Amino acid sequence: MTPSAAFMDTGHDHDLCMESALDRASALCGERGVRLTPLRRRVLELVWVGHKPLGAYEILDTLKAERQGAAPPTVYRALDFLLQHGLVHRIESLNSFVGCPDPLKPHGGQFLICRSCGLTAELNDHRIDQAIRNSANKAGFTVGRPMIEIEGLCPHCRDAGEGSPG
Amino acid sequence: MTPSAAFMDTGHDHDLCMESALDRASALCGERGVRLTPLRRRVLELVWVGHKPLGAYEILDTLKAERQGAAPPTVYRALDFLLQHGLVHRIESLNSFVGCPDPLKPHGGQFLICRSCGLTAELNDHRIDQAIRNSANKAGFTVGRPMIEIEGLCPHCRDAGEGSPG
DNA sequence: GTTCATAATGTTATAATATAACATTATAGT
DNA sequence: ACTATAATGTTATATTATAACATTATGAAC
Repeated sequence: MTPSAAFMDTGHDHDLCMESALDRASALCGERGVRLTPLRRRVLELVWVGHKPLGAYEILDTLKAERQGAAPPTVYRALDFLLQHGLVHRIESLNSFVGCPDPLKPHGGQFLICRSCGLTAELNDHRIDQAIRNSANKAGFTVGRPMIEIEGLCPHCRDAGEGSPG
Repeated sequence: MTPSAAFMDTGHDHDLCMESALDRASALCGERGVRLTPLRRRVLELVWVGHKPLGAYEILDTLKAERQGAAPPTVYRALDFLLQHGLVHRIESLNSFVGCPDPLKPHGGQFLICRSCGLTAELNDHRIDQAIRNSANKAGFTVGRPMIEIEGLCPHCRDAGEGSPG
């Protein structure tokens, strides 16, 4: 799987996808000398259960069934760690979290978010980034983290005619 | 003031800026046959007090001093109306609201947000939009509203050396 | 392997943001 | 004035996130 493989059609082996994400996380933490504890690893796993952003309290619900006394700080602290190391992204428009397929270099995210099924794909298009930097620089603005969240319809939902259900 | 006049330096007449925003709002509502009630107008005014996004509860605090019994729904309903008509934007990364200088045609926002002073400018760069659409289309994704929130440093704070205070 | 400093997690409480549900009042059209 | 609808008032609560302090686990030094 390439990081930019958006909206995988047939043949997306998600078990493999998730396993490799966890392996990458483990390696990255090893290199950085930080600890991917069982709790952090489990939270990362839960985030990677799908390519659909998960809310902190959804994660918490699952954790509660597994550890006695799991509480909001349990999950928020794990998420903070994962965010810091680029292992997950926060989707601001959904107050939710999604796994990052390419945690090595820090980047603001470029996300395609399906309004119908919730499936979310991360882009990393240098030309979008470039267009943003050009425009920002013209305004004298120094770009830190560009955050791009594009609401719309994924190919499957579009083909299924999921215009604006209701 | 042009809509894309980001980070106005000297000579930004904000009273005029705000007044003209309110006039545009009034005209727009008139054309659309919807009512810019005193409450809605007041909330819009408060949002336009500065070019810095305002939280709903900040607005509420001010309203409370002016109307007895102002409560969260008071401000959220006014904001919903203003959002629907493109008169304000929601800044997702700040859970805050900012006036839209160009409410006529609906658009996802492109925002430059200064991490130091909070000043926020709206872009409307067609090339950013185009780059996004190109990239999204390649993934088979139908773009709805692109949301772009760029955290960084405005010219003033950059020149004042506000790197990462602390 | 004990001691110590630090990191991680547990635990309780609460802050900040947002909406639901129903009552009342204002407005526009008749 | 009457009525339908829109807008606002009011109370309660849901959702998301953090503060503050206690406890436990881990790794480094000895």
